[in-house]
Amino acid sequence: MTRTTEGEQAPDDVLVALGDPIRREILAVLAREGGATSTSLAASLPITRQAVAKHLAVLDRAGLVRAHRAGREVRYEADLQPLRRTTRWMDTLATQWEDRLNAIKDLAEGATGP
Amino acid sequence: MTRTTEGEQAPDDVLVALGDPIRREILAVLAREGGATSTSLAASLPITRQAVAKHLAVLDRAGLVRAHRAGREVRYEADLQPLRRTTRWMDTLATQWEDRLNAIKDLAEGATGP
DNA sequence: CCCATGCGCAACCGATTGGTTGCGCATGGG
DNA sequence: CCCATGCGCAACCAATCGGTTGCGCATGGG
Repeated sequence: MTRTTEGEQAPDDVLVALGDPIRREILAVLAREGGATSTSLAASLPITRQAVAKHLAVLDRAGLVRAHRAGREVRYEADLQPLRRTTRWMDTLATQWEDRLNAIKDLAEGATGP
Repeated sequence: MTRTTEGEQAPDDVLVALGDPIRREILAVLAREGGATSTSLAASLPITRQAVAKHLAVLDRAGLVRAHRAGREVRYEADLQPLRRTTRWMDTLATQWEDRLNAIKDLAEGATGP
């Protein structure tokens, strides 16, 4: 463990993947439609199929989508599990840090007198 | 509203800021120590003061730190409020998307017979 | 007072990112 | 069967990122 995360390792890939608005839009479409191909996604986005494919690769590395080959199509579906993990990680971290900051503030008040 | 976020706008800057491990480390130090300067941070990190300053600028744009000038030092403190907002945003989004995916799955099961 | 300390700005650098075009290959429907 | 469709790979491009070095300015403690 790294002392700053207390057992939960930071989900870099998910944060990076979610940092791009077009990747969030792709995830949104995948959730709304229940799945899509790079070609169909490119049709409703302002970028080419190849660019979409690269974004899908990023989302795949983050575990946020999974690809299923169906004939000559490759259908992508959203997997929200890493998102849930990241939410919990972030919540835990925020709480730890807040606790620490509150402890410091209490110490400061005690030192200068209430 | 953008239809995908339902009133909560996506905190791009926070996600991007949190996507970098060294920026998380800086936040961790700030929370642990209650504050620090770019110089003191650089002392405990494998990068130069100027590099730290750039990271602090990113964190500042995300609202995750605030700078206070004290004499010739500039002290940075962590502000976890945007982190909390982002956590809630992410949680809401995950729930919406999960609901949508479950609805789709239910429809599929209904169509092919239970 | 004056100099060490701390900061900001700017230029520069290599690597990565986000996008494009172009091409070749597989595959399944008319 | 064969060709339109869908995908993957590769090269290329500009812009951004993360980092460095170098310099100049303010400031406050000995």
